[in-house]
Amino acid sequence: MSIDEIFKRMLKSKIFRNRKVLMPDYIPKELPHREREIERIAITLAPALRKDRPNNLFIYGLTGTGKTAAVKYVLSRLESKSSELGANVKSIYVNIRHRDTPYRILTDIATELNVRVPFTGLSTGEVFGRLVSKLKELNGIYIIVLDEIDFLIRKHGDDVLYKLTRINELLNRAKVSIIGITNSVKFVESLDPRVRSSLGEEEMVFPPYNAEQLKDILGQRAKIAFRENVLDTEVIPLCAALAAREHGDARRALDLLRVAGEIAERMGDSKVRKKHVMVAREEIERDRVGDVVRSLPLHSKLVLASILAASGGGRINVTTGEIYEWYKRVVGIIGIEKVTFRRVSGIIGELDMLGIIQTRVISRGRYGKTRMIVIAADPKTIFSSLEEDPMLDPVLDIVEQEALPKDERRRI
DNA sequence: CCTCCACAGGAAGCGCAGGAGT
DNA sequence: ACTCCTGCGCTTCCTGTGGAGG
Repeated sequence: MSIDEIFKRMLKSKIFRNRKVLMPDYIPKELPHREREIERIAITLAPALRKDRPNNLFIYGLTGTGKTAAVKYVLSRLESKSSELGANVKSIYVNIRHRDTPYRILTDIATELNVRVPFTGLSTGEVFGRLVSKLKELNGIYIIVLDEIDFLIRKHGDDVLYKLTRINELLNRAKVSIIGITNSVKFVESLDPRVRSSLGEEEMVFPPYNAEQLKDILGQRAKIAFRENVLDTEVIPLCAALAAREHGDARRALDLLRVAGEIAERMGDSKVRKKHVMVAREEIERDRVGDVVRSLPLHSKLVLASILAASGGGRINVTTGEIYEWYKRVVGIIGIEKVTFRRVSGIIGELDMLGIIQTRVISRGRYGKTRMIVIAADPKTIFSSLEEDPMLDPVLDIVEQEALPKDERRRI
């Protein structure tokens, strides 16, 4: 197929009418099953229209429960209403997962306010100072949304949050409200009580969607996204059911539907069918694992290779100690300095958080306390992603021997 | 009931790279 | 050219702990 043909095919898609509405950053005109939450956010933020500072708001809920969408939705309505009324309300949205240092967050906020700051070189205090002096000149209500704040707290503590929640004391006319969004409920406990109480002037919980609700969401978007009658009847229920199993994640459900459509299109099929969804599921997972593994630093890759070897390709559980033994051997083969046990333990923790492996702390009594480690992603995908790093060449042969003995084809 | 293993995981801090400001 | 800043991957040192075996 020539490039021109590919482009031509894409332009007159047989499947999609408007693929954009299935993208994760699309904010639909209506958010089914979030009416109550939207109402509460609106009630909380409404005082901004009277030029009063809205209470800070703290929102919890698992990924894909519509937190971000609901907040953005209310904010865009609020902003258009306020410009209608001549009130000065501005919102600033920062996603902390991608900008996870105090410095970057502050520069992002500053940039939104047209304060020019270099992306490195200054102290965080200096950036904060510039931010404050800019805000001092300004008038109006500023609503700062900090999405996925748990990423910040985990690595850098709540210092910035504390400063931000107290920023109003330094201002005269402008007023700042903060909306914090987090996926993990547990993290709230680790907050400084002062931050917690000021950030949580209002609190809300977004419950996960169930399969029925996911079906509604998918149905609503599918009407716009797909051409008529291209979806097999089972497709939406299947996407909904698969995502409901993974804690009711609407983003997951939409991804599945979109990728299934893309696959159907790629295969030249005129309809999206069940089998496309199943392929989509594997493809999404493979991409995710591949991206994560590829971007790992060298020693993390080596530890991962060691886990692969020690566990026989994920068939048996292994302990941190066993992995370290393997790791030392692997490092010896390539002839580089080894890192400490403590570091390897840390790396194992990081791999766990990334969902590549799963760990569980257990006690074997007399024989000590340790972590039991299982590979959580597809070992073959991990292996082939590791293969892309030429540094690992000398060790992967041995890893492969351990990981895939005798019968070559292995599926979970 | 107590011990003691094999680690977990917190705290502090170090050396380096990358970038500003002067 | 020099100083100062941050993030990162890492080391060092540390205290804490569930439960099998004595």
